[in-house]
Order: sequence, then C-alpha cells, then structure tokens
Amino acid sequence: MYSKKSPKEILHQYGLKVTNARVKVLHVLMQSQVALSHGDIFSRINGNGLDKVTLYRTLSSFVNAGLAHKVATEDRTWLHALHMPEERDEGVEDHAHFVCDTCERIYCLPLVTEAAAAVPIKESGFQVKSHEYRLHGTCPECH
Amino acid sequence: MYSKKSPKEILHQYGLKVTNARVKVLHVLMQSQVALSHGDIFSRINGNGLDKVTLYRTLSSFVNAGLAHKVATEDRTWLHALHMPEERDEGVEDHAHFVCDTCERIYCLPLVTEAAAAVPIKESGFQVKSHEYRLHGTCPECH
DNA sequence: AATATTATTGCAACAAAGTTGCATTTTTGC
DNA sequence: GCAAAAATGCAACTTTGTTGCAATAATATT
Repeated sequence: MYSKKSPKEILHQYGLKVTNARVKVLHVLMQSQVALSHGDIFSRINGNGLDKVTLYRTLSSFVNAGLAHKVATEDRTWLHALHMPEERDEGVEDHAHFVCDTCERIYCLPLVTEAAAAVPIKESGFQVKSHEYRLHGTCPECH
Repeated sequence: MYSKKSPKEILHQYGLKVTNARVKVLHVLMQSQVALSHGDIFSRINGNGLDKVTLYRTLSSFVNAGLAHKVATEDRTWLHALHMPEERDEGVEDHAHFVCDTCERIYCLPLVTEAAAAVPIKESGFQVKSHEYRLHGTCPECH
C-alpha cells in the first residue's frame, strides 16, 4: 500500500533527518493497517532498545511533518497512523476513523470529501477547516 | 433550550438518584452551550465543596445513564455535554462536534442523519453503530 | 573524508488526568 | 422513620505523557 518508497526516502521527502528511531517507527507504521498506540509501537520495536521518550518525540515529529496523524481514543491515549498515500500526495485534511467496539482497533478509512462537505452547519458562523469522521461499530475481523 | 424540566426531574427520568452533586453538575451542564471539562465544571461548582472524585463519578453516571456524552480532546481530556433534547427523546446516536482551533471550545451540533449515513464505507465488512463527526475551524465567537 | 553545526537521543525526575479502596454519609422504597 | 443500597470524600495510586540537560548522531560544508 505504501508502494515502492523506503522509510528513508519518505523521511527525506518530509524533511526529517534519517535516524534509527525514525526508520524503525516508520517501518512499523507502514506495516500496520490500523492506528497504533505508543505501547503497540514500543513493544514491536524493543528489543532494539528505544527510549519511550524518543518514541513520543518521534511520533510527534511525524505529526508535525505531516507524515502521520493521531487519533484520541476512548481511554485517553493517542493512536498514530500514517496518512493515506492519496492524502500524502494531495494534502487532504479529512479523516474517517472506524473504531471497532469489539477489538478496539481503529482503522483509518479514506473519506470522500463531498460527504464531509455535506454536513450541515446550519448554525452559520462556523468556519470549518478540517474534518474527522468517527464511526463506531464492528470491524470485519470481529464478525 | 433544555426547556421546562428541572434537574431533579431529569435525574428521575434517567433513573439516577437525586443527590446534591448531581443536581449541581447537571445544572452547570444545562447552562452551557459547549462541552465542559472536569476542570470547567469543578471550578464552577466549588465553593460548594465537591470532591474531584465525586465529580468524575457523577459525570460517569451521566454518561452511563445516557443523559450526557463525552468527547476526547486534543490534550487527552474529556469534555462532557448533555445530549441534545431531540436526542434525549429519540435515542439518536449521531454526534457532530465542532472544535474551535482558536478558543478551543467544543460545540455539540445537531447532525442530520442522512449526511452521516452517506459516508462511504466502501470497504465492506464494517458494521456502523454510531457516528461522531468532528469538525475543526473557527467558531462564531472567534471571527 | 574530517569537521562544525544542529538536531536527536537517553535518562531521570516530574506533571496531569483519572482511578481504586474503603469507611462514612445520603437516598429511597417500604 | 428504617433498612438496604448507592453515593460521597479522602488518601494513595496508576497511567500517560512531558521537561531539562548532557551525551550522541546526522548532515552540509569544506
């Protein structure tokens, strides 16, 4: 899905210095279809000795650079996921997240912009700059 | 907006015991157009000596009873707001929240269900049970 | 290829938000 | 009014994430 580009190339493209930590974290994120918590990523990487603070800062740098985004969960943690490839190319700001109430995975879904724009802000005076559509239910794994 | 019913009546209606804490918290929520944090509510009530834990538990009881709902914020706290009156009557599960990027207030907006339903879950296998549409931008107070 | 500059890392200590256990008090159905 | 059940207050605790700072690593330049 993230096609031919290597973590290193992607980091370059986003103006991030190429470090061990970043390559590893990016690699983990690239392999996941779902948004991951700090703990998810941490446990997939250690062994390779990476400080928890470094991981926080790495994720933060990804978000700042526009490479990833984060989603607040029900249990006051953050999940991180890379932007969809088409988002990365086009700078789209819309997001749809599907929260599975059974397994608690959060999937990032492509969101068609017309649907987002159709939402009625009848109360005028609100200027919308970005969207997040969040769906709850049961994911394919949990049927 | 919450019309004629008193906090006491509403608590009864939702099967919650009528206590000082609940009446005070409900009163505060009824007077607010925006979702409030624990801190917001706490500071509007003390003077009247209410323990922080009691407030957490009170809010929790409101959510469990279906009287209020909560929204996770960008800084990993919860905001609480009563359901819209029409939601309280009809058991609608959709939500739209407008997050003002300037003043950080979160408004609960009525969300028209057709718009929500129109979101494309082309990836089938996802069973949607509830929605939250989250909009970011600038609110009328901040223009 | 070595170096200077600048950003990143690791560690320890810290902060904030929310939770748990338990004894005491309050509600409420009878 | 009384008994049973639930809510409250307090203190200690957990979890998640942050800050300061010295040591280390990455990159542009020579």
